[in-house]
Amino acid sequence: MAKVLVAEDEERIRNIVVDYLLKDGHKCLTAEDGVDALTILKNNPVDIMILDIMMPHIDGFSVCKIAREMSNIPIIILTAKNDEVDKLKGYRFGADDYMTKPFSPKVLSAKVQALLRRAHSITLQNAVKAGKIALMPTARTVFVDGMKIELTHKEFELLYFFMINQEQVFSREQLLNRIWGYDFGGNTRTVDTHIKTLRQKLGTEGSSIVTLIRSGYKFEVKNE
Amino acid sequence: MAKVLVAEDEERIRNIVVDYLLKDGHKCLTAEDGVDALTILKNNPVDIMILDIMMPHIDGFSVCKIAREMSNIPIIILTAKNDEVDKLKGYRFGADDYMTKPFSPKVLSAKVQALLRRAHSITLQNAVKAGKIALMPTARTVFVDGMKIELTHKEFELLYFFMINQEQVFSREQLLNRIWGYDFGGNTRTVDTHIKTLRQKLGTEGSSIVTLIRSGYKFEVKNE
DNA sequence: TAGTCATTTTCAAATAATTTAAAACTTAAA
DNA sequence: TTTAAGTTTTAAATTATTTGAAAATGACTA
Repeated sequence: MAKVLVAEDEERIRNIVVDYLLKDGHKCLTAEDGVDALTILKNNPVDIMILDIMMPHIDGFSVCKIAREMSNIPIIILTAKNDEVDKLKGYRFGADDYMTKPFSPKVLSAKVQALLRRAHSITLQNAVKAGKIALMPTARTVFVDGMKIELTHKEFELLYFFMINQEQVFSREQLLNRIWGYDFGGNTRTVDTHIKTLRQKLGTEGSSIVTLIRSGYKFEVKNE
Repeated sequence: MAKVLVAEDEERIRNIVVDYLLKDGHKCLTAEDGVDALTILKNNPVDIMILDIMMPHIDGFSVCKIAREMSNIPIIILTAKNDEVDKLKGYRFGADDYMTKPFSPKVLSAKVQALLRRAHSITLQNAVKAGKIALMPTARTVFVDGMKIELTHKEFELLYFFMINQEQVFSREQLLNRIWGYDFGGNTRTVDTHIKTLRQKLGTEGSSIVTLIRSGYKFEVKNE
Protein backbone atom coordinates (compact mmCIF):
# COMPACT_ATOMS: atom_id res chain seq x y z
CA MET A 1 0.00 0.00 0.00
CA ALA A 2 2.26 2.67 -1.28
CA LYS A 3 1.74 5.90 -3.14
CA VAL A 4 3.03 5.37 -6.65
CA LEU A 5 3.63 8.13 -9.15
CA VAL A 6 3.23 6.93 -12.72
CA ALA A 7 4.83 9.37 -15.15
CA GLU A 8 3.98 8.27 -18.68
CA ASP A 9 2.56 10.24 -21.57
CA GLU A 10 0.80 7.42 -23.41
CA GLU A 11 -2.63 7.07 -21.86
CA ARG A 12 -3.04 3.43 -22.84
CA ILE A 13 0.14 2.33 -21.08
CA ARG A 14 -0.51 4.56 -18.10
CA ASN A 15 -3.86 2.92 -17.62
CA ILE A 16 -2.47 -0.58 -17.77
CA VAL A 17 0.14 0.24 -15.18
CA VAL A 18 -2.28 2.06 -12.92
CA ASP A 19 -4.82 -0.76 -13.14
CA TYR A 20 -2.27 -3.27 -12.04
CA LEU A 21 -0.99 -1.17 -9.20
CA LEU A 22 -4.48 -0.46 -7.95
CA LYS A 23 -5.21 -4.17 -8.00
CA ASP A 24 -2.15 -4.65 -5.81
CA GLY A 25 -3.63 -2.22 -3.35
CA HIS A 26 -1.42 0.77 -4.12
CA LYS A 27 -2.55 4.33 -4.55
CA CYS A 28 -1.65 6.02 -7.82
CA LEU A 29 -0.85 9.50 -8.93
CA THR A 30 -0.30 10.15 -12.62
CA ALA A 31 1.70 12.62 -14.64
CA GLU A 32 1.58 13.14 -18.40
CA ASP A 33 4.89 14.88 -18.78
CA GLY A 34 8.09 15.66 -16.96
CA VAL A 35 6.98 19.00 -15.57
CA ASP A 36 3.86 17.41 -14.18
CA ALA A 37 5.87 14.66 -12.58
CA LEU A 38 8.18 17.04 -10.78
CA THR A 39 5.31 19.18 -9.55
CA ILE A 40 3.52 16.19 -8.11
CA LEU A 41 6.72 14.93 -6.56
CA LYS A 42 7.22 18.24 -4.81
CA ASN A 43 3.76 18.43 -3.36
CA ASN A 44 3.01 14.85 -2.43
CA PRO A 45 4.59 12.21 -0.24
CA VAL A 46 5.27 9.76 -3.08
CA ASP A 47 6.81 6.38 -2.15
CA ILE A 48 7.97 5.19 -5.53
CA MET A 49 8.00 6.50 -9.10
CA ILE A 50 7.57 4.73 -12.40
CA LEU A 51 9.08 6.93 -15.04
CA ASP A 52 8.86 6.93 -18.82
CA ILE A 53 11.86 8.33 -20.67
CA MET A 54 10.24 9.78 -23.77
CA MET A 55 7.96 12.46 -22.44
CA PRO A 56 7.11 15.99 -23.52
CA HIS A 57 8.80 19.05 -21.99
CA ILE A 58 11.33 17.32 -19.75
CA ASP A 59 12.54 13.82 -20.49
CA GLY A 60 12.69 11.02 -17.96
CA PHE A 61 16.44 11.15 -17.45
CA SER A 62 16.24 14.77 -16.40
CA VAL A 63 13.28 14.10 -14.15
CA CYS A 64 15.27 11.30 -12.56
CA LYS A 65 18.22 13.55 -11.94
CA ILE A 66 16.18 16.41 -10.50
CA ALA A 67 14.07 14.05 -8.40
CA ARG A 68 17.22 12.67 -6.81
CA GLU A 69 18.06 16.14 -5.54
CA MET A 70 14.95 16.23 -3.47
CA SER A 71 14.24 12.68 -2.51
CA ASN A 72 15.53 9.20 -2.17
CA ILE A 73 12.49 7.29 -3.42
CA PRO A 74 12.94 4.25 -5.64
CA ILE A 75 12.64 4.99 -9.34
CA ILE A 76 11.83 2.46 -12.04
CA ILE A 77 12.54 3.65 -15.54
CA LEU A 78 10.17 2.48 -18.23
CA THR A 79 11.01 2.88 -21.86
CA ALA A 80 10.84 1.58 -25.41
CA LYS A 81 14.59 1.63 -25.87
CA ASN A 82 16.44 -1.55 -25.10
CA ASP A 83 19.76 0.11 -25.57
CA GLU A 84 22.52 -0.76 -23.13
CA VAL A 85 23.83 2.78 -23.18
CA ASP A 86 20.42 4.01 -22.19
CA LYS A 87 20.16 1.55 -19.36
CA LEU A 88 23.48 2.62 -17.97
CA LYS A 89 22.44 6.24 -18.34
CA GLY A 90 19.37 5.52 -16.28
CA TYR A 91 21.39 3.93 -13.52
CA ARG A 92 23.86 6.76 -13.60
CA PHE A 93 21.07 9.24 -13.02
CA GLY A 94 20.08 7.35 -9.91
CA ALA A 95 17.40 4.97 -11.14
CA ASP A 96 16.88 1.74 -9.23
CA ASP A 97 15.57 -0.43 -12.00
CA TYR A 98 14.84 -0.40 -15.68
CA MET A 99 12.10 -2.01 -17.77
CA THR A 100 11.70 -2.01 -21.52
CA LYS A 101 8.45 -1.95 -23.43
CA PRO A 102 6.67 -4.16 -24.13
CA PHE A 103 6.73 -5.22 -20.52
CA SER A 104 4.84 -7.58 -18.32
CA PRO A 105 2.71 -5.65 -15.84
CA LYS A 106 3.03 -8.56 -13.46
CA VAL A 107 6.78 -8.27 -13.44
CA LEU A 108 6.51 -4.52 -13.01
CA SER A 109 4.31 -5.02 -10.02
CA ALA A 110 6.80 -7.54 -8.59
CA LYS A 111 9.61 -5.04 -9.06
CA VAL A 112 7.60 -2.40 -7.27
CA GLN A 113 7.12 -4.78 -4.35
CA ALA A 114 10.79 -5.69 -4.23
CA LEU A 115 11.89 -2.06 -4.19
CA LEU A 116 9.34 -1.03 -1.61
CA ARG A 117 10.37 -3.89 0.61
CA ARG A 118 13.97 -2.76 0.39
CA ALA A 119 13.21 0.93 0.85
CA HIS A 120 11.10 0.17 3.90
CA SER A 121 13.56 -2.19 5.44
CA ILE A 122 15.96 0.71 5.52
CA THR A 123 13.68 3.28 7.04
CA LEU A 124 12.24 0.89 9.59
CA GLN A 125 15.54 -0.69 10.30
CA ASN A 126 16.37 -1.04 13.96
CA ALA A 127 19.66 0.73 13.94
CA VAL A 128 22.02 2.46 11.62
CA LYS A 129 25.63 2.21 12.63
CA ALA A 130 28.78 3.92 11.53
CA GLY A 131 31.96 3.66 13.50
CA LYS A 132 31.15 4.49 17.12
CA ILE A 133 27.81 6.04 16.29
CA ALA A 134 24.58 4.08 16.52
CA LEU A 135 21.26 5.63 15.62
CA MET A 136 17.82 4.17 16.27
CA PRO A 137 15.30 5.71 13.91
CA THR A 138 12.20 4.44 15.63
CA ALA A 139 13.34 5.44 19.09
CA ARG A 140 14.99 8.59 17.80
CA THR A 141 17.98 8.00 19.97
CA VAL A 142 21.67 8.17 19.23
CA PHE A 143 24.55 6.51 21.02
CA VAL A 144 28.15 7.54 20.64
CA ASP A 145 30.56 4.94 21.90
CA GLY A 146 27.81 3.42 24.00
CA MET A 147 26.75 6.69 25.61
CA LYS A 148 23.41 8.19 24.77
CA ILE A 149 23.45 11.74 23.48
CA GLU A 150 20.57 14.15 23.17
CA LEU A 151 19.90 15.72 19.79
CA THR A 152 17.32 18.23 18.74
CA HIS A 153 14.95 17.36 15.94
CA LYS A 154 16.94 19.02 13.18
CA GLU A 155 20.21 17.62 14.43
CA PHE A 156 18.72 14.16 14.44
CA GLU A 157 17.33 14.53 10.94
CA LEU A 158 20.64 15.75 9.68
CA LEU A 159 22.61 12.94 11.26
CA TYR A 160 20.12 10.34 10.09
CA PHE A 161 20.30 11.65 6.56
CA PHE A 162 24.05 11.62 6.58
CA MET A 163 24.22 8.14 8.03
CA ILE A 164 22.02 6.57 5.41
CA ASN A 165 23.88 8.47 2.72
CA GLN A 166 27.43 7.93 3.78
CA GLU A 167 30.30 8.94 1.57
CA GLN A 168 28.16 11.21 -0.50
CA VAL A 169 28.78 14.91 -0.72
CA PHE A 170 25.79 17.19 -0.38
CA SER A 171 25.75 20.89 -1.00
CA ARG A 172 24.03 23.12 1.52
CA GLU A 173 21.24 23.60 -1.01
CA GLN A 174 20.74 19.87 -1.35
CA LEU A 175 20.64 19.44 2.41
CA LEU A 176 18.11 22.22 2.72
CA ASN A 177 15.98 20.62 0.02
CA ARG A 178 16.13 17.16 1.47
CA ILE A 179 15.91 17.89 5.19
CA TRP A 180 14.26 21.27 5.51
CA GLY A 181 12.07 20.80 2.42
CA TYR A 182 12.18 22.31 -1.02
CA ASP A 183 10.24 25.34 0.16
CA PHE A 184 12.55 26.50 2.90
CA GLY A 185 13.16 30.10 2.05
CA GLY A 186 15.88 30.81 4.54
CA ASN A 187 19.55 31.26 4.73
CA THR A 188 21.99 28.67 3.41
CA ARG A 189 24.24 29.25 6.42
CA THR A 190 21.62 27.69 8.63
CA VAL A 191 23.08 24.36 7.65
CA ASP A 192 26.50 25.38 8.95
CA THR A 193 25.14 26.15 12.36
CA HIS A 194 23.41 22.82 12.67
CA ILE A 195 26.51 21.03 11.48
CA LYS A 196 28.38 22.86 14.19
CA THR A 197 26.07 21.88 17.03
CA LEU A 198 25.83 18.34 15.74
CA ARG A 199 29.59 17.98 15.59
CA GLN A 200 29.84 19.34 19.09
CA LYS A 201 27.39 16.82 20.46
CA LEU A 202 29.03 13.96 18.61
CA GLY A 203 32.26 14.73 20.44
CA THR A 204 35.22 12.83 19.05
CA GLU A 205 33.01 11.44 16.32
CA GLY A 206 32.14 14.93 15.17
CA SER A 207 34.93 14.71 12.67
CA SER A 208 32.95 12.08 10.79
CA ILE A 209 31.12 14.97 9.22
CA VAL A 210 33.72 16.39 6.92
CA THR A 211 33.67 19.71 5.14
CA LEU A 212 34.48 19.80 1.48
CA ILE A 213 35.18 23.40 0.79
CA ARG A 214 33.10 24.71 -2.09
CA SER A 215 31.27 21.43 -2.36
CA GLY A 216 29.43 20.88 0.89
CA TYR A 217 29.52 18.24 3.59
CA LYS A 218 29.68 14.50 3.73
CA PHE A 219 29.64 11.80 6.37
CA GLU A 220 32.46 9.34 6.39
CA VAL A 221 33.31 6.60 8.81
CA LYS A 222 36.57 7.18 10.53
CA ASN A 223 39.06 4.40 10.15
CA GLU A 224 40.68 3.75 13.48
CA MET B 1 33.77 -1.61 -2.14
CA ALA B 2 31.30 -4.25 -1.19
CA LYS B 3 31.63 -7.96 -0.57
CA VAL B 4 29.80 -9.78 -3.32
CA LEU B 5 28.94 -13.45 -3.27
CA VAL B 6 28.74 -14.92 -6.75
CA ALA B 7 26.89 -18.24 -6.72
CA GLU B 8 27.14 -19.78 -10.16
CA ASP B 9 28.20 -23.26 -11.22
CA GLU B 10 29.51 -22.43 -14.70
CA GLU B 11 33.10 -21.37 -14.28
CA ARG B 12 33.19 -19.27 -17.44
CA ILE B 13 30.28 -17.10 -16.42
CA ARG B 14 31.48 -16.88 -12.85
CA ASN B 15 34.80 -15.54 -14.03
CA ILE B 16 33.24 -12.90 -16.24
CA VAL B 17 31.09 -11.67 -13.40
CA VAL B 18 33.93 -11.71 -10.89
CA ASP B 19 36.27 -9.89 -13.26
CA TYR B 20 33.79 -7.11 -13.71
CA LEU B 21 33.08 -6.77 -10.04
CA LEU B 22 36.75 -6.69 -9.14
CA LYS B 23 37.29 -3.97 -11.71
CA ASP B 24 34.58 -1.98 -9.96
CA GLY B 25 36.52 -2.28 -6.75
CA HIS B 26 34.38 -4.92 -5.03
CA LYS B 27 35.60 -7.97 -3.21
CA CYS B 28 34.28 -11.32 -4.42
CA LEU B 29 33.47 -14.63 -2.84
CA THR B 30 32.38 -17.50 -5.07
CA ALA B 31 30.21 -20.55 -4.64
CA GLU B 32 29.75 -23.41 -7.10
CA ASP B 33 26.53 -24.76 -5.76
CA GLY B 34 23.67 -23.95 -3.45
CA VAL B 35 25.13 -25.63 -0.37
CA ASP B 36 28.36 -23.73 -0.82
CA ALA B 37 26.48 -20.47 -1.19
CA LEU B 38 24.57 -20.93 2.05
CA THR B 39 27.70 -21.91 3.96
CA ILE B 40 29.56 -18.84 2.80
CA LEU B 41 26.58 -16.68 3.55
CA LYS B 42 26.48 -17.97 7.11
CA ASN B 43 30.13 -17.40 7.82
CA ASN B 44 30.89 -14.15 6.03
CA PRO B 45 29.60 -10.59 6.12
CA VAL B 46 28.34 -10.57 2.53
CA ASP B 47 26.82 -7.34 1.21
CA ILE B 48 25.09 -8.61 -1.90
CA MET B 49 24.55 -11.91 -3.67
CA ILE B 50 24.39 -12.78 -7.35
CA LEU B 51 22.60 -16.05 -7.62
CA ASP B 52 22.24 -18.52 -10.44
CA ILE B 53 19.04 -20.60 -10.46
CA MET B 54 20.22 -23.84 -12.04
CA MET B 55 22.81 -25.16 -9.61
CA PRO B 56 23.65 -28.58 -8.22
CA HIS B 57 22.34 -29.79 -4.84
CA ILE B 58 20.12 -26.85 -3.95
CA ASP B 59 18.67 -24.61 -6.62
CA GLY B 60 18.76 -20.83 -6.58
CA PHE B 61 15.14 -20.34 -5.58
CA SER B 62 15.67 -22.38 -2.44
CA VAL B 63 18.91 -20.58 -1.67
CA CYS B 64 17.05 -17.31 -2.05
CA LYS B 65 14.32 -18.39 0.31
CA ILE B 66 16.67 -19.72 2.97
CA ALA B 67 19.01 -16.73 2.63
CA ARG B 68 16.09 -14.41 3.33
CA GLU B 69 15.54 -16.06 6.66
CA MET B 70 18.96 -15.12 7.84
CA SER B 71 19.73 -11.88 6.14
CA ASN B 72 18.39 -8.91 4.32
CA ILE B 73 21.08 -8.50 1.70
CA PRO B 74 20.12 -7.64 -1.86
CA ILE B 75 19.89 -10.65 -4.16
CA ILE B 76 20.15 -10.56 -7.93
CA ILE B 77 18.97 -13.70 -9.65
CA LEU B 78 20.84 -14.72 -12.76
CA THR B 79 19.46 -17.34 -15.06
CA ALA B 80 19.01 -18.67 -18.56
CA LYS B 81 15.26 -18.77 -18.34
CA ASN B 82 13.43 -15.73 -19.54
CA ASP B 83 10.20 -17.12 -18.37
CA GLU B 84 7.84 -14.71 -16.75
CA VAL B 85 6.65 -17.31 -14.26
CA ASP B 86 10.24 -17.82 -13.19
CA LYS B 87 10.84 -14.13 -12.74
CA LEU B 88 7.81 -13.84 -10.57
CA LYS B 89 8.93 -16.86 -8.59
CA GLY B 90 12.24 -15.15 -7.97
CA TYR B 91 10.57 -12.02 -6.69
CA ARG B 92 8.23 -14.05 -4.55
CA PHE B 93 11.18 -15.70 -2.88
CA GLY B 94 12.56 -12.33 -1.95
CA ALA B 95 14.90 -11.49 -4.82
CA ASP B 96 15.55 -7.85 -5.57
CA ASP B 97 16.31 -8.13 -9.25
CA TYR B 98 16.47 -10.59 -12.06
CA MET B 99 18.78 -10.92 -15.06
CA THR B 100 18.61 -13.38 -17.90
CA LYS B 101 21.56 -14.85 -19.75
CA PRO B 102 23.07 -13.77 -21.99
CA PHE B 103 23.54 -10.59 -19.99
CA SER B 104 25.62 -7.47 -20.22
CA PRO B 105 28.21 -7.42 -17.43
CA LYS B 106 28.07 -3.64 -17.49
CA VAL B 107 24.38 -3.64 -16.76
CA LEU B 108 24.90 -6.23 -14.05
CA SER B 109 27.50 -3.99 -12.48
CA ALA B 110 25.11 -1.03 -12.68
CA LYS B 111 22.40 -3.08 -11.00
CA VAL B 112 24.80 -4.04 -8.23
CA GLN B 113 25.60 -0.38 -7.71
CA ALA B 114 21.95 0.62 -7.65
CA LEU B 115 21.08 -2.03 -5.08
CA LEU B 116 24.07 -1.28 -2.89
CA ARG B 117 23.22 2.36 -2.97
CA ARG B 118 19.75 1.57 -1.74
CA ALA B 119 20.78 -1.05 0.77
CA HIS B 120 23.86 0.59 2.24
CA SER B 121 24.10 3.92 0.62
CA ILE B 122 27.60 3.07 -0.36
CA THR B 123 28.04 5.17 -3.40
CA LEU B 124 30.83 4.12 -5.57
CA GLN B 125 28.50 5.03 -8.33
CA ASN B 126 30.15 6.11 -11.53
CA ALA B 127 33.67 5.78 -10.25
CA VAL B 128 35.95 6.95 -13.02
CA LYS B 129 39.17 5.03 -13.36
CA ALA B 130 42.43 5.45 -15.24
CA GLY B 131 45.49 3.42 -14.46
CA LYS B 132 46.09 3.64 -10.73
CA ILE B 133 43.75 6.58 -10.27
CA ALA B 134 40.15 6.11 -9.17
CA LEU B 135 37.82 9.06 -8.76
CA MET B 136 34.41 9.00 -7.12
CA PRO B 137 32.32 11.98 -8.18
CA THR B 138 29.58 11.63 -5.57
CA ALA B 139 32.00 11.20 -2.70
CA ARG B 140 34.42 13.67 -4.22
CA THR B 141 37.29 11.44 -3.31
CA VAL B 142 40.30 10.26 -5.27
CA PHE B 143 42.42 7.19 -4.71
CA VAL B 144 45.87 6.74 -6.17
CA ASP B 145 47.04 3.17 -6.03
CA GLY B 146 44.53 2.47 -3.29
CA MET B 147 45.56 5.42 -1.14
CA LYS B 148 43.20 8.30 -0.65
CA ILE B 149 44.51 11.72 -1.55
CA GLU B 150 43.07 15.11 -0.65
CA LEU B 151 42.36 17.56 -3.44
CA THR B 152 41.01 21.07 -3.35
CA HIS B 153 37.89 21.91 -5.27
CA LYS B 154 39.64 23.20 -8.36
CA GLU B 155 42.14 20.36 -8.39
CA PHE B 156 39.31 17.91 -8.21
CA GLU B 157 37.41 19.61 -11.00
CA LEU B 158 40.48 19.65 -13.16
CA LEU B 159 41.27 15.99 -12.60
CA TYR B 160 37.66 14.99 -13.13
CA PHE B 161 37.57 16.90 -16.38
CA PHE B 162 40.77 15.31 -17.59
CA MET B 163 39.68 11.83 -16.62
CA ILE B 164 36.42 11.96 -18.49
CA ASN B 165 38.20 13.48 -21.47
CA GLN B 166 41.25 11.28 -21.64
CA GLU B 167 43.66 11.52 -24.54
CA GLN B 168 42.33 14.87 -25.59
CA VAL B 169 44.47 17.97 -25.68
CA PHE B 170 43.10 21.15 -24.15
CA SER B 171 44.65 24.57 -24.35
CA ARG B 172 44.83 26.67 -21.21
CA GLU B 173 42.06 28.83 -22.64
CA GLN B 174 39.85 25.83 -23.18
CA LEU B 175 40.46 24.62 -19.66
CA LEU B 176 39.65 28.04 -18.26
CA ASN B 177 36.45 28.15 -20.27
CA ARG B 178 35.32 24.68 -19.32
CA ILE B 179 36.34 24.55 -15.66
CA TRP B 180 36.54 28.17 -14.51
CA GLY B 181 33.70 29.33 -16.76
CA TYR B 182 33.69 31.44 -19.89
CA ASP B 183 33.60 34.63 -17.86
CA PHE B 184 36.82 34.09 -15.97
CA GLY B 185 38.82 37.21 -16.63
CA GLY B 186 42.06 36.17 -15.05
CA ASN B 187 45.48 34.99 -15.98
CA THR B 188 46.09 32.00 -18.22
CA ARG B 189 49.00 30.95 -16.03
CA THR B 190 46.56 30.10 -13.28
CA VAL B 191 46.06 26.79 -15.00
CA ASP B 192 49.76 26.01 -14.69
CA THR B 193 49.68 26.46 -10.97
CA HIS B 194 46.80 24.08 -10.54
CA ILE B 195 48.38 21.54 -12.86
CA LYS B 196 51.48 21.73 -10.73
CA THR B 197 49.77 21.12 -7.42
CA LEU B 198 47.63 18.40 -8.93
CA ARG B 199 50.63 16.60 -10.36
CA GLN B 200 52.34 16.84 -7.00
CA LYS B 201 49.41 15.31 -5.16
CA LEU B 202 49.05 12.54 -7.72
CA GLY B 203 52.62 11.48 -6.97
CA THR B 204 53.91 8.90 -9.42
CA GLU B 205 50.71 9.26 -11.41
CA GLY B 206 51.30 12.97 -11.85
CA SER B 207 52.96 12.22 -15.14
CA SER B 208 49.59 11.14 -16.49
CA ILE B 209 48.98 14.82 -17.11
CA VAL B 210 51.15 15.46 -20.11
CA THR B 211 52.31 18.84 -21.35
CA LEU B 212 52.13 19.47 -25.07
CA ILE B 213 54.21 22.53 -25.72
CA ARG B 214 52.30 25.27 -27.50
CA SER B 215 49.15 23.15 -27.40
CA GLY B 216 48.22 22.66 -23.79
CA TYR B 217 47.72 19.61 -21.59
CA LYS B 218 46.20 16.20 -21.89
CA PHE B 219 45.55 13.26 -19.63
CA GLU B 220 46.85 9.91 -20.75
CA VAL B 221 46.90 6.59 -19.00
CA LYS B 222 50.35 5.36 -18.35
CA ASN B 223 51.10 1.91 -19.72
CA GLU B 224 52.72 -0.11 -16.99
C1' DT C 1 -3.34 34.88 26.86
C1' DA C 2 1.08 35.94 28.54
C1' DG C 3 5.26 34.06 29.99
C1' DT C 4 8.90 30.71 29.82
C1' DC C 5 11.94 27.61 27.81
C1' DA C 6 14.01 25.06 24.12
C1' DT C 7 14.98 25.18 19.51
C1' DT C 8 15.93 27.20 15.23
C1' DT C 9 17.57 30.86 12.42
C1' DT C 10 20.23 34.88 11.34
C1' DC C 11 24.19 37.69 11.51
C1' DA C 12 28.85 39.34 11.66
C1' DA C 13 33.52 38.89 13.30
C1' DA C 14 37.33 35.77 13.36
C1' DT C 15 39.73 32.21 11.30
C1' DA C 16 41.13 29.20 7.75
C1' DA C 17 41.89 27.67 3.20
C1' DT C 18 42.00 28.30 -1.64
C1' DT C 19 42.92 30.76 -5.68
C1' DT C 20 45.39 33.99 -8.22
C1' DA C 21 49.22 36.76 -9.93
C1' DA C 22 53.83 37.99 -10.54
C1' DA C 23 58.58 37.03 -10.62
C1' DA C 24 62.37 33.77 -10.67
C1' DC C 25 63.86 29.69 -12.49
C1' DT C 26 64.15 25.53 -15.85
C1' DT C 27 63.70 23.20 -19.78
C1' DA C 28 62.90 22.57 -24.68
C1' DA C 29 63.03 24.28 -29.47
C1' DA C 30 64.94 27.05 -33.22
C1' DT D 1 73.28 30.07 -28.01
C1' DT D 2 69.22 32.49 -27.98
C1' DT D 3 64.51 32.62 -27.42
C1' DA D 4 60.17 30.93 -26.29
C1' DA D 5 57.54 28.23 -23.35
C1' DG D 6 56.70 25.67 -19.11
C1' DT D 7 57.47 25.18 -14.05
C1' DT D 8 58.12 26.55 -9.42
C1' DT D 9 57.99 29.68 -5.63
C1' DT D 10 56.17 33.11 -2.97
C1' DA D 11 53.02 36.22 -1.32
C1' DA D 12 48.77 38.82 -1.86
C1' DA D 13 43.93 38.67 -2.74
C1' DT D 14 39.91 36.40 -2.50
C1' DT D 15 36.56 33.39 -0.91
C1' DA D 16 34.65 29.97 2.51
C1' DT D 17 33.91 28.20 6.89
C1' DT D 18 33.53 28.40 11.79
C1' DT D 19 32.18 30.44 15.79
C1' DG D 20 29.67 32.86 19.32
C1' DA D 21 25.91 35.54 20.33
C1' DA D 22 21.59 37.59 19.52
C1' DA D 23 17.04 37.50 17.48
C1' DA D 24 13.09 34.96 16.04
C1' DT D 25 10.08 31.23 16.30
C1' DG D 26 7.28 27.80 18.36
C1' DA D 27 5.58 24.74 21.96
C1' DC D 28 4.08 24.28 26.46
C1' DT D 29 2.28 25.77 30.94
C1' DA D 30 0.35 28.51 34.32
